[in-house]
Amino acid sequence: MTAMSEPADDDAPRRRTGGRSARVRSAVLQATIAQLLEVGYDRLSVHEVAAAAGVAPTTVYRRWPTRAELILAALQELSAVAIEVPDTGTLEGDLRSLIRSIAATVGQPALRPVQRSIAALPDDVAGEYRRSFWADRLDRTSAVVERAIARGELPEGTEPSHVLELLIAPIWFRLIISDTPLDDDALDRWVRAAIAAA
Amino acid sequence: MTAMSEPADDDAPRRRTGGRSARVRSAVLQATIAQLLEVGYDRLSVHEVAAAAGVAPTTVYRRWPTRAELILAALQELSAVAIEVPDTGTLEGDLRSLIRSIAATVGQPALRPVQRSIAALPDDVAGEYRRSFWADRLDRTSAVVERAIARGELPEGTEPSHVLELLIAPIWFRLIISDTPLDDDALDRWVRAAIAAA
DNA sequence: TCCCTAACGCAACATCTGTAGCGTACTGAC
DNA sequence: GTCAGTACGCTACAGATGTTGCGTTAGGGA
Repeated sequence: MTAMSEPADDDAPRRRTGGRSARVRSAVLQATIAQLLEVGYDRLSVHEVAAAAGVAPTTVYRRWPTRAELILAALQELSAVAIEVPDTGTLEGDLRSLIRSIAATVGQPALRPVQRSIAALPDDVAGEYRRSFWADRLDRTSAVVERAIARGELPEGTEPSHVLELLIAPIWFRLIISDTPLDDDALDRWVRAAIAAA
Repeated sequence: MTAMSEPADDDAPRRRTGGRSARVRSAVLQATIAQLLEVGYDRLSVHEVAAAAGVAPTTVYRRWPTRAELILAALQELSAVAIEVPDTGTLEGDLRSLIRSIAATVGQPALRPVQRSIAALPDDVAGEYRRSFWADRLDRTSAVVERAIARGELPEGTEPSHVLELLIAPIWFRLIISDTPLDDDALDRWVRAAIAAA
């Protein structure tokens, strides 16, 4: 997290981000995701990832010194997908639509190993990423709550992130912590709970 | 998860659970916890655990073939602690007391590596444990909600586990998923939310 | 106390993981 | 096109991880 994009040192090496390097990076991260999906965090082998990417193991180790850093990079790549914010005209409609689309994508059992990997990464490696990712996610969906406030469905001064956090938390609790399947009744209940809380 | 404690086979080996075996088991699991707290999931070395426990590495491998199984066993040992259920006379008082004591114990930063380990364990190893653990946890604290129903604070037919799940989920979301610190304002908000939802 | 054998220790080994040095290829600026 | 130097491939290797076989210790029933 360096604040400046241009280092102060004038003898700084000129990094190469295009061409071969870009192809290597892409291939390795893609192979990492594939391995994660297949065998999970602790059975992931850097050598096998390198082989699958058609790259020498040493190359992988040089760019991502630890497995945690490699996995983090792969996950960052994967989580860069956009999220669409619904606009149904009512808060309940919006939240219901939102939670269902989240549950549909994130609830897929095949993704569980990947999600567990994010949770497993130590704080000093992934802490900053997790915080900024969720701050961004909650911020991007805050429009739903802000429109509800404008419509008078929610009192002035309601904090959007609080509402959305309450909506989303139970999903992840079930997926990662309590290892319990999601059901539509629960989703609706959490929508009503988030509204009632605000 | 064999249903019977006594195998049907009459030539079944008579397991030895006491004496030396018990000491070895205890020492190894204790050393595992210590390692988990110190270096976390993926840097945990079975050889070092064995050394710390004063035991041969092969002994550890024989009893717990994979690191995941070893860690699971250690966590089961650790999570066997009892939870005290408050009784303040009001639902809000009870939930506030409950969430504060949970946050105080589980919120300690030093425990984060251990918690991440639970989350990291693959479903086929720890799934059954996680489900039964949380079913039990929610069941043990359900008295709080049942008393509130009896007092007329909550409508008849309210499902205790739903209320408690909603209360607890945000804690774990912050600790494991969004990596955000807990604050007292948030705890109070979640108490009110859980009540409002029911 | 005796005896059977489960559970452990030890040594030797096969495999996997990560590092270091050096030569080569490709990038990107001129 | 030219060229400096970054990023990669390759080989060799050090160390960690996990397995196998066999001898030894000690638990627990008789």
